[in-house]
Amino acid sequence: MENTLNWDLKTFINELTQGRELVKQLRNHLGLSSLSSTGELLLTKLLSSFDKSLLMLNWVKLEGDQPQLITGPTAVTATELPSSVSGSLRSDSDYDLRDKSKKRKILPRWTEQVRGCPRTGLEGPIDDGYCWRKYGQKDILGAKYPRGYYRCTYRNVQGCLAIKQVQPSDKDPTIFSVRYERRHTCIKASHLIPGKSPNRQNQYQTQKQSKETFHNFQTGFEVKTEDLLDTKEFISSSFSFTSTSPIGCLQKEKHNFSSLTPDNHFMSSFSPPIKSPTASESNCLSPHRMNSFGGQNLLTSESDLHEIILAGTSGSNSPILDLDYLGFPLDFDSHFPFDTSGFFS
DNA sequence: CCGATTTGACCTGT
DNA sequence: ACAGGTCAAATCGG
Repeated sequence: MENTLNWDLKTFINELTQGRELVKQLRNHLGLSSLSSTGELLLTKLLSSFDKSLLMLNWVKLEGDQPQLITGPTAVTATELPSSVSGSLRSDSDYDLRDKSKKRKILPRWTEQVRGCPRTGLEGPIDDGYCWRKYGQKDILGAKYPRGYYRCTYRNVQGCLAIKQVQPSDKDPTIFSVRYERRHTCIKASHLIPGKSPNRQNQYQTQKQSKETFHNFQTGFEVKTEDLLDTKEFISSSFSFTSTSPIGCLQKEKHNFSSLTPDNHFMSSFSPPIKSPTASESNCLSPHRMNSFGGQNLLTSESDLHEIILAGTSGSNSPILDLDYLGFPLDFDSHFPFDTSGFFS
């Protein structure tokens, strides 16, 4: 059964990969100079769609006991998963914390240490690419600062059950311990289509976000990613931003890791929130925000970073990691919540 | 007006 | 009983 599924998925991925390569070839064939901006945009979006689809499939099941994701911007270190979980990242639907008749199931959970910028302080550093809604705050015994509880804004709309807890460090309130639980299954469709008017909610969040992001980009930030299970493959990466440009022009500015297309933000749609806890703001992406560093957890060295930048700027204008870099795994977890709604519409 | 945040109350697990 | 987690009414703000 599972073998059949994997075979189908392999075929699926092969088709996607082939389609992606064909698009690249088409673009090379046509030549960038002969392409209108609309044509280039369409091709870029086409590439992005393939990449998105491929990236979504990047959850893997290891042969061994410890479930983890080998690579890909969706890489999440499934910390605190016991070996009894037989090598699978469970889907969110497997969990029902309110079902008292069952033992508490193990959630995909990981914790990160994130440093905000000094000026934002307790208000939190920059967003992490997701839309969070605060639903509670609690004083924690022995902790100097209260812990904030956030859930995905799209919880009701799309049933996305991702949550996070943000707690400032006792010693340095600009450093946050962010615990994430459950992966995002939400699709921010309106954000994936540049030019499409965001709904009211997104509008609100986008406006708010833009201001905050601008501020944060001005002040710079640093991210420290840690994993509870000491997964060494996820290094602590820091990015410095010194941009003073308006949000809409960020991609023109000089950044260490910049995105190249208007819809690059999709990366964060499928990557673990890895940059910040964002204490009190909603974190929706602006369609033109230079935002995503999805996949930074994957970097194992500075050269890797360069490789990714090159992958996004040379052979392809796609902002996404080159699939060669990703080293696509072809073994999948059948429990993976493969929600493709909104991607093939 | 509507969505986000705040915050006290309530629920749940230990 | 207590601490952590969640709910939901009140409040805020664009």
